[in-house]
Amino acid sequence: MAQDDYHHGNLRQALLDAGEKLLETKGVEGLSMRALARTTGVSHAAPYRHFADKADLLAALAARGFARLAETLVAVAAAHGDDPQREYLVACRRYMELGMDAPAMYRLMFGQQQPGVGDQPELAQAGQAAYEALLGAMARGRAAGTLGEVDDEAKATAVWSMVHGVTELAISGRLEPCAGDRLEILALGEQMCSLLLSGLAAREHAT
Amino acid sequence: MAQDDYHHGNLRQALLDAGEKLLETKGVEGLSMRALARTTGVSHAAPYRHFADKADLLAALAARGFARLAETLVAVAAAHGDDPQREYLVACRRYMELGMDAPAMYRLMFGQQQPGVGDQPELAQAGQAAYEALLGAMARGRAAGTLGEVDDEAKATAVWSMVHGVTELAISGRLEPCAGDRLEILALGEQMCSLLLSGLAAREHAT
DNA sequence: TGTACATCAGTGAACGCGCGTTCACTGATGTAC
DNA sequence: TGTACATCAGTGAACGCGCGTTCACTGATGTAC
Repeated sequence: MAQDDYHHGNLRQALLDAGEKLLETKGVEGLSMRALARTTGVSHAAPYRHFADKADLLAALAARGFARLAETLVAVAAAHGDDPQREYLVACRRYMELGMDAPAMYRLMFGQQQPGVGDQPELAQAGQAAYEALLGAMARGRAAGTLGEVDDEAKATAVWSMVHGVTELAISGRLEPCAGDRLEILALGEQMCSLLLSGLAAREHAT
Repeated sequence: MAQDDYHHGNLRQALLDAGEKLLETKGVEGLSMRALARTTGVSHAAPYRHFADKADLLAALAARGFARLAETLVAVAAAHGDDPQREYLVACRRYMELGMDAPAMYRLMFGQQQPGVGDQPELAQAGQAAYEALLGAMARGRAAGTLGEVDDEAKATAVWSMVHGVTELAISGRLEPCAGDRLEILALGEQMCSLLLSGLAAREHAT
């Protein structure tokens, strides 16, 4: 990367790092170009050397989030690919942890409209990678007979919906009536995903 | 309500109406106290007669959203309470429709931290009403034997997670690869909820 | 029924603020000869 | 190896803007006598 080792020495990465931190400490509303420059110790015009505008910066941040998600899912597959049911449950857990550890980032990733083909190619690609990791897990589950016969795309959508919904509810504190601390919430989430697994395994589902 | 029929004749309601409209046309970022006053045809200080500050206004809007959700679920229960499986599927559909028809409102409702006990009592109460409507449906399902033996709270959480997740994904356009138009998305969502139903009905779920 | 008064919803000017973005600059780095 | 030059990352002043909120006011409404 040609623009990496200039004056500051990697300002682009430093800005993204600071951006993530700012996101979690101050929320999205607190993440301004000026605050970002301030916490990075750089003039407020400097970020414009690396990002066209604020939307571009936010997209780059979200892309980082998706890349991390994809990495996580791939790592789980590598560790438990031989046991699809276990892979499924561990992946659900990791997914929830990722969201709960960085809720503002998680919301940034899913809060915007999915990017179209032309704009934000980096973001679109990172999101696609995460989705493909998920699809892979579904295919392995089908091959092993753990995940029933519904087609992979539908299974992926169902699983994603469930784990996404649980994560969002956890983030907004709406699971607290049922589960107090982080561990309990994760266990509850796993139970939810497990309930869905029963549905996926069962052949005779309604409609 | 004493403050309803003053000079303007119901400015509070008019502001909330305009707020909902503004929310959907301009997004949350576009919903400012000043824009709100402007579109309502009133001076920018007038809203402060009816809402302490912006947070108060947003809470009142979200409360409206939850009230509408609760109403919807209650109406579905009234129409299909005798057939819990049908009630379940119709409720899921109505829930998704509500979110997809007013995505910015939906995000406002679930985007904030769940309000604590003291602050925003109106909002907390409206949210509680919606949740109780959901719990009621679960209890009827258990009574009828359609919804298995998992305890009602866990079932409610699972169902809520699924339908919430599907709705969020639909709103952000992430279901489009699988389902093009609104009707297809709703059908897909119903299929997801139905898959979960199989899991709830099955006794032998993992973990 | 008529007048005096209190209430209070809505006005408009004013406050201070932080924001996104531009632009002419400066100074460190790397390259050509 | 030494000098001249081009590149371009980062600076700092400046722009215009819309925002949330306050405050002294005004004028319509409703009430007491």
